[in-house]
Amino acid sequence: MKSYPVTPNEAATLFQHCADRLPRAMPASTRAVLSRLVASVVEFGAGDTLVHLGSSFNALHLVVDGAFKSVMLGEDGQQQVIHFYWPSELMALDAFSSRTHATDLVALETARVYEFPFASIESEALKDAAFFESLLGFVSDRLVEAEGDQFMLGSLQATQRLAFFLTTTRQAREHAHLDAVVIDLPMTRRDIASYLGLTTESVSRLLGWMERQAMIRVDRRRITLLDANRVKALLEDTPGMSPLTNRSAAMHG
Amino acid sequence: MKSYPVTPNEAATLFQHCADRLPRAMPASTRAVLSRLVASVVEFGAGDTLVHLGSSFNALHLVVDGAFKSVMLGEDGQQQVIHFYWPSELMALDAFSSRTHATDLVALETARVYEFPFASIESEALKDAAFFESLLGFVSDRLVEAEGDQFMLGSLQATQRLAFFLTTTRQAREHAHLDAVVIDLPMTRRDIASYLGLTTESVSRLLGWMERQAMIRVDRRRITLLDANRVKALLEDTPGMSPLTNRSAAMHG
DNA sequence: CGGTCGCTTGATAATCGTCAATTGATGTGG
DNA sequence: CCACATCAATTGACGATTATCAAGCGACCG
Repeated sequence: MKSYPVTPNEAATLFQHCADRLPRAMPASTRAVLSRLVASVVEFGAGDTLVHLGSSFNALHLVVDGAFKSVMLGEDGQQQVIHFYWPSELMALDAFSSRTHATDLVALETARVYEFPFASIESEALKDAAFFESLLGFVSDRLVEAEGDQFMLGSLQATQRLAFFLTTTRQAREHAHLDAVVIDLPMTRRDIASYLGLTTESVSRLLGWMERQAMIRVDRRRITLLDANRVKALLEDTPGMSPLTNRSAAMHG
Repeated sequence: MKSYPVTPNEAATLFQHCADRLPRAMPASTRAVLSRLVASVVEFGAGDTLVHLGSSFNALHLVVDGAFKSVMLGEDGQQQVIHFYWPSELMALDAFSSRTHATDLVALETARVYEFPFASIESEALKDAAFFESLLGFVSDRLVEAEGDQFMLGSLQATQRLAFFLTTTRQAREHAHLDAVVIDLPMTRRDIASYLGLTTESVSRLLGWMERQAMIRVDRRRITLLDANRVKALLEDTPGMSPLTNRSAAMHG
């Protein structure tokens, strides 16, 4: 992990680049304001970790390239993947909190982020009402996402959970202007399983089943969405017999 | 559901009462500032709903008396309880979000809330840095809670989930200055089960098991925490054989 | 007093996890 | 450059956890 402070000569191009990467949901003028607050650029190798105990973070992080996972560590050594971050998403929105908690941010592949110190963020927000509203909106958006994950974990079956993952991943990649059909996943099956509250074996079997249904193609970490609508439709279906039940291939007629 | 705008003559006492109810985490001066933004008092009967489609909410809601649940509705008619709100908690922190989503707030019993219009909240936050930080902190705190729920749903077994519920409920009631030993639950088993991603039957059996372990006493909706430490300890344990497995009573010696 | 609803308890079954073995990819040291 | 180790992923057989189905009981309400 290497951190580079922003130098005066690169500032102009960097700000422009940053403004382009900020979420579209933000008005252009506000993106311009935020861009000028970039204090440093940080580069990560796969597996590099940004630890985040209590509120030791002191900056927001915009993903520019690559992807991250946030991981919560249980008392017992259990790990739970909470969220995957794609380019143009902001990380550490939960670090405004005063209460202690433990989530790490781990780069899933070579990655680069821009850092915005909380101090400049806050002083700017006090001056600029539109910026302030955007900021509040981002934290609130992230909360809505987390509540959506709660719904997924509490109410959906394994098949639907994987459909949820594929669908939200597709959307995230669209927002990031990445290919939303041919998806080279940056995370392992284990990461996906942890996020979905399943095991790697279940994820593997469900991917195989979806491939047999001709909804997707699976080639190691490359997933091709052959019929994204049918994948999404799995979410609304009343689930029939679980694809994890063996006897699927036993029938022939 | 009845809504009363704040009238000039009651204002003084109401502001004081409100300041007392705001979370301790907030500095006293900030609580005083926020108190003056109360625009109305709303009273709910059990089952009354505050619907919350898209960002149609236009106010934060402080629970003064009673309790609420927030419920997310799936495409399919599925319901998932996302969170329980106790007195001195703020509701609708996710309504700053621009994106559409569907969570309802439902009163679990007779309840009363104070309303703070977003407009006054935001204009005040722009003037007062401490207030601004508190506000951001609340949304962020709520996000940390939601991530904790994700951990619970994704990584914990049924017994541990119920222990989690009892433990966090105890803490919430302490913050609300309610009895943290003898707990009269305002929600049904079905609500608890939905929140924990289980069925009512499982919740019922697990409560019975904990009672047989002399950790709690159960009398309909009244739960007495006989040994809160042992309940909490369930969270750190490597779970042995599930209490939901029948043959527990078969042993004697 | 009858009906509904919340809760409990038991018997059975489905989903998904565990255990185990195999393959292929990646990386390392000789 | 190849043997070797390691790890990710897949697949199969089996089993545990928890859901489902069913019945009964008590509380509350009209």
